[in-house]
This record gives sequence, C-alpha cells and structure tokens, in this order.
Amino acid sequence: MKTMIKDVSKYAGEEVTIGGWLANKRSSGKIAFLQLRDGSGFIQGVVVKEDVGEEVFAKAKALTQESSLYVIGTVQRDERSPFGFELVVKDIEVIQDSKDYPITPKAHGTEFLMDNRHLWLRSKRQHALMQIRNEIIRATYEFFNENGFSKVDPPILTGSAPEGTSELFATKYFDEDAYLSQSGQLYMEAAAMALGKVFSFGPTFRAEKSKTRRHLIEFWMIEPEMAFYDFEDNLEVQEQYVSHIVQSVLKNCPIQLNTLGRDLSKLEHIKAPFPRITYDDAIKFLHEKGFDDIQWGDDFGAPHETAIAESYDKPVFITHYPTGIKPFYMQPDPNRDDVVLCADLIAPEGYGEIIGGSQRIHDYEFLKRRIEEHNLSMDAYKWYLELRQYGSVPHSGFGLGLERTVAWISGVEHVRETIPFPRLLNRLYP
RNA sequence: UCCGCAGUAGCUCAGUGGUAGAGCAUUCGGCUGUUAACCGAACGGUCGUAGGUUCGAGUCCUACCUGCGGAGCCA
Repeated sequence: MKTMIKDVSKYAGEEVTIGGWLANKRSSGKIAFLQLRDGSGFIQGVVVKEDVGEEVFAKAKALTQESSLYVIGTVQRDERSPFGFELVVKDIEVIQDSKDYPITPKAHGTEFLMDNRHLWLRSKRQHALMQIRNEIIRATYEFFNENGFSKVDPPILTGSAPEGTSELFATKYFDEDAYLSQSGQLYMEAAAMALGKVFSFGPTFRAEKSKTRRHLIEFWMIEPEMAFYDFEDNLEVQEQYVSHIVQSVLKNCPIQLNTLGRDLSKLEHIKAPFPRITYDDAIKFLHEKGFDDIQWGDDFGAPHETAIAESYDKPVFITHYPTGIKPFYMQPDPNRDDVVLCADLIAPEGYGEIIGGSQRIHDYEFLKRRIEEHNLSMDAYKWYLELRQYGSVPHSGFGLGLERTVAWISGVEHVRETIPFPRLLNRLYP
C-alpha cells in the first residue's frame, strides 16, 4: 500500500513509498528538489547526492516533468516547507518517462490551457478548485441528508419542451423528438409529493449563445423541493444551506483556499440570516444610484445585480419579482397579484445569481389558467396538473448553480475553471 | 446575434514600411536548501487564411476564420 501525501504527517520519521508524478524539479551537482504530487496533495522530495549515491542521484537529475514514479523516502518535518513536511528521498523507480509535457512552469493563455484541459487539471490551482467543488458537493449531501431530505434523480432526457425550445438541446428518442433537461424542477415537485423533502443533483443543458464568465452550456444544479414549505420556509432553507457549504469549505479546504489566494475574511461571516430586498425596493435603490435604464417590470441585467450585491457583504435575496417576468408556476403574493413569491439569491463580489427559487402554485384551476395564458401544451403538462388534483399541498423549492457557487467561494474569475471539462459556446474538446 | 480586443518559435510575448527577436520548454555544460531557481551554449519560423497597396508588408487596406472580454438570456 502506498502512502498518500495528505497523510504524511502521520508518518514523521518513518520510511514511506509514494506513488506520484513529478510536477517540477530543481537540481544541481549536489542536491535535487522534486516537486511531487499524488492526487491527494503536493510535497517536496529532497535528493542529496552524498546520501543516495551516484546512481540514484543521476536518476533524479534525469527526471522529466509529469513522469510517473514511485519514491521511497523518509518523512521529515521541515519548517521551510509550506506544508510542514518533506520527503528525504532514498530511492526512485520511474514508472513511465514523460516527454515534452505541454504545460511548462511558465505563463500560458486560456485557449492553450483549455485545449490541454485533460492535463491542466493536474496543476495545483485546478487541483484545489476540483477539491473545493468536491467539498461543496459533499457538504450538500451532508446538509440535505441531515435535514430529512431524500435525493431523487429527475430524468435528463425529456419529452415535450416545457417553455420554448430555443434554449434546449434537441435530440431523438428513437422516432420521437426529445430534449436534454434544462431543469428537473417539475419532476422534483412530483417527487416532493411522494417523499416530502427531496433534492436533486445533476447536469443541466442550455443551448444559449451566452459568452460570459458566468455561463456554461452544460452545468450542474442542485434542486431541492419541499412539501408544506411556504415562501418564508424556503428562504430559510436556502440561507442555512449556503451558510453550511461556505463554512464547510472554510473548515475542510484551508490549503486549497490558500493555494487560490482567497481572501478568507470575505467568507468567514457568511452565516444565516441573509439580507433581503424586495424587487420594488431594488428598483428604487437602482434609480437612486443613477440607473435610469431600468423601469418597474424589467428584469435586472448583470450590472444591476452587481450594484445591488455590492451594498451587502453577504449574499442578498431579491424577492417578489413582477409576475410578468417570471415562469408560469410561481405563486402570486396573496396581498397583490402583480408580484410572485419568489427570490433570487445574488452572491457578493459580482458573482451574480446563484439561486432562483419560489413557492409553486398548488391550486389546480389557477395553474391550469396560467398554462393556458402562457400558450403552453395542456397535454405536456397533464401529469404536472394532476399533482394539483390528487392531494395538492403548498410547496416550494429552488435551484442552485454549482459552478457559480464554486467560483464565488473559490474567488476565481470564470466558471470554466470550476468544472472538470467545461462545455462552452465554442468548446466541446477535450 | 450585437459591440470591443487579439492571432509572430511547442508556450508567453516584443518587433512603430527596410536582414525574424527575447524568455520559458527541449538538449548539453556549470552552480546553488531550491521555491515559475539561476548562469552559459545549442535547437527552434509558411508572422491565422486569402486578396490588395508599395521598389519593398509581421507592420498599411479589405474580406474571412479562430480565440478572448462584454451585452442580451439565465443558474
């Protein structure tokens, strides 16, 4: 059994064997420094010529970037290492000699790195991002499992197009038209009527020609749905969930956040409750700020969202949007039917909307009327309407975009680095 | 789809109408508890594509291709 780098602190003073790759090397006539990685972490191996002899030292000097190898050595505490430990190398066994590794230890452009995404993932920065992504996923399962939710998997292939086909990826289901899912929400509503509190975690596809740092063609969404939860209950789940994942990353990924140079003071205070502002007040606020390009009834653009988010140091809920700019299934405010019981959660620092959620209409006749008003196919929504015929209850849910959340917590500019193999407007390779 | 920026060595870039350059990578040599190590040498080019202006184009003009940033739309 090989020792994992992340566990070496348990083996101080002992001899271990590590299976890994050479990330980089600095060598000379008398001493060589091997930057080793094994997937679990990074550590420096030190090869001293007078201790290992000519043969092993020559082997160390000849090592090339990203060669795979077994390294046998003694774990030693050393204050010069940012990690606290080094490996004093005794012997090296090369598994495969790597030639001309494309990603050199110097600056590279985005296009080149994206063309080499399969190799770029090995870098310290990308490794840190993938581990933070994994921690957010782990903390998501932890949060929902501990709070009585069941994970339910909605289908990815769907039949008729729910809300217009322009942003859907069309495919064939034998002889029928089919589309890749752009949201599992409607299915999750059905699941909530069966299991009470449910959440999904899966891919989502949007055939939008979006070209910004916040957009992917294929991205992952977490969609909880809760029976008997009203609008207010929904917001409380959201702020507790987001607080939980931020605090989990702070607790379990300190090395990764440090690798990324993340300012921890921007994350430490992210705890429920989160501030709220109504759409009405947000419009007033924007007018006071000098935005005269937006009127009541318009949806916010990215600059508007950023301006609102900048006046808070936590994520902020924007609530009660006009009915006309939101989907047909959202429950109107009982006090005024020109706004709906919905909220978007806007992340700080300009990362944009990370959650969209609402209370859903549970009255059969009303929902049916809404479907008609939106000129949607009654056949396609037959099963969805039936949820309101057989024991309908008030219920709410939301969807969180994983990559935007990873980008915000990690502090990286672009969502393309937060998913292993991003699908972008002009990228399907590798 | 619209607006803006870019494309020169494997990579990152400089080159301001007159002989194609540097750093990194690679190879060879030197040297050091090194931190994108450093020093010396070698190797490395259809200047995105097509056309045009000019005695002469990497450089100026036109079109196209590709990428990046942003908008719209959204998570």
